Amino acid sequence: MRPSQALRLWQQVMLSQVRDDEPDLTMRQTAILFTIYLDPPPHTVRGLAARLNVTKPVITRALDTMGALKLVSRHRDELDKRNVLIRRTVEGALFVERFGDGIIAKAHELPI
Amino acid sequence: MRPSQALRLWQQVMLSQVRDDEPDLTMRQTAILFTIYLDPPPHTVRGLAARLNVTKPVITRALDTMGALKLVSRHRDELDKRNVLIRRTVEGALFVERFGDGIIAKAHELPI
DNA sequence: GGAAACTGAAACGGAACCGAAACAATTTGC
DNA sequence: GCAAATTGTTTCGGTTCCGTTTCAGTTTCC
Repeated sequence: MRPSQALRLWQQVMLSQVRDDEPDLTMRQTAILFTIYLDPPPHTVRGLAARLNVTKPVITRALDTMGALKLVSRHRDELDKRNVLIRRTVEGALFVERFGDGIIAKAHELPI
Repeated sequence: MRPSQALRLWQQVMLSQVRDDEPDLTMRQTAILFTIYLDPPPHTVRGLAARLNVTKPVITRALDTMGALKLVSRHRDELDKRNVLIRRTVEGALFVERFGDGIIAKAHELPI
């Protein structure tokens, strides 16, 4: 794949995200969501903040938003009750899966 | 490319965007920027709004923001002075080009 | 026990964004 | 010439996000 094709693919996926009437996730929210679903658990607020190089409140608020959308869920760590473990949800897994399928679909539509 | 690889690639590119300390573009701003640089000109506020299925003020505000970042520039259409023509800039072209190169670089780092 | 360290969340003020509506400037149609 | 239509911008009230700071709960280390 060449850069120009990659850019065209990126544009198409971005456009499909913007066009649909669901509220757009921010770049940070998307990065957090994908990290939760692609990197091996367990995921904590602190760990995500370090991975993304952002402050902890950024993670907390993004989890608030995505939790309301049922894309992730939070649970206290029973072994160390200071920790919050972020878990995947069925809805979130579906969202991410559809996103992946969307990328592939757009890739197939690309001009040569 | 399979969906899982596409998702991993998307995550890596998102992470690199979030990690660097430059201010993140929103999903909409990115879609607008890429459309300006990938679709053939001329580009107008109205045309971009229709292409992205958003209202005109969304375009105006995104152009304000990206104009301040020198990623795009605006000029009155001399033939029909109601129109504003959006033009590419050197900085914007570099930004988009680097973005494309970044995708390719991340793609090469992907696990098999 | 009790101080210190750590974790995630809440509070705060400021900035950016949103949709809808109102607006000024320009062109079109009669 | 002048009303109607078109274009991009601004304004309005409301929402969301931001970084910093502060806080409550928990664990660790003497």
